[in-house]
Amino acid sequence: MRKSGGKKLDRGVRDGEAAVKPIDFGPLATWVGFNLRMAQEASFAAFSHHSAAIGENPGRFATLMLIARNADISQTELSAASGRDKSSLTPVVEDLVRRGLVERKRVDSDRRTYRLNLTAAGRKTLALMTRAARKHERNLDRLIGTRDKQRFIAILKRIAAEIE
Amino acid sequence: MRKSGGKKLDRGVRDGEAAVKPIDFGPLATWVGFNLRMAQEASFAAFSHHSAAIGENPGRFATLMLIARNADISQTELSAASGRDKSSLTPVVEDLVRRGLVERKRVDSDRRTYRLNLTAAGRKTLALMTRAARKHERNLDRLIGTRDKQRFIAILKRIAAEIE
DNA sequence: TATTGTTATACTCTATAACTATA
DNA sequence: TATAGTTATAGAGTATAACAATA
Repeated sequence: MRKSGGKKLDRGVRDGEAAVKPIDFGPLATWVGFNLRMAQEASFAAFSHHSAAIGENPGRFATLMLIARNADISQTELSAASGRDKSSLTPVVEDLVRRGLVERKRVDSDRRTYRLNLTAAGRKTLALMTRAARKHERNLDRLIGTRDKQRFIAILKRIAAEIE
Repeated sequence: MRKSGGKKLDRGVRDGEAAVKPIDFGPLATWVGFNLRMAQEASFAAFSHHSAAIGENPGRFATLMLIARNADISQTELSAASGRDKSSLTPVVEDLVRRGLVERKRVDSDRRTYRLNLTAAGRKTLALMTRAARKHERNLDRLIGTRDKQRFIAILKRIAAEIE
């Protein structure tokens, strides 16, 4: 029940703050889907900010991690693992190779495929991003609370795996 | 410590299923940020599917709801409410007006601004989307469980509001 | 015939900066 | 000078379809 002003928009409530008409979000405010999206956007933006400090794009993080943990992975396997079409991965891998973070080798037994691996520079970048991610995780942990964390993640995993 | 096959990729494990090399997600698997993103993508894709059945775009839903619940809202207010730049909203509003879902009126007291409101068709579409959203929410509820739901949403709201 | 990866192309969503018309 | 909304433009991320090389 927020009220604060007179008949006009409540301007100048506090010094220097822009006037903001209180917005009614209706049922959105209590829906999981909407709040999931808001939380994800905020979390992503925060991690984006941390990544930018390293000169990296947050979208590259999962790709680097998947290549690091799955030596000799092919582009098709990588695209399946990240749930994107292989054609979407072409420019991403190309960018990582161009910047010397990922190495691509033709496979002799099947000359259509590549094997992807991190270079030393790629491992370095991944380490930096991992450190940023851990810091971000600690921030999230504070908001979630240790008591609820495991259950919170379990629910997220259920949603990712089972929502139809 | 998952192992399952011989020397080659385990192909043909079950009839007709594509061979999938088990992927190691490393620390991603246990991080909130990553699981938040996966859950949000899955939830959004599911709602997208429901919206498509109505011939609508899920991205329009929040916009319609905000206009419905905040009569005479201006485009600048709407852009602030949805956390996007006003220039991003121009094509969205234009599309809604063109399709007869939203009505735009010039304001006499300040002829720079518009007042946005839903038309009857807009209200109809919003009602259809709301019904789809409720169904989607019921699916999410099943995965979350009544016991944890309030706490789950509270955490999402905290992340959206406070993550830095 | 089927698969791997690339190319051509297109669509959505977003932003910044410069603009117009009003204030 | 400042604000509301538009336009021009660009970039990221995604997809489908057609293709060349290889299997």
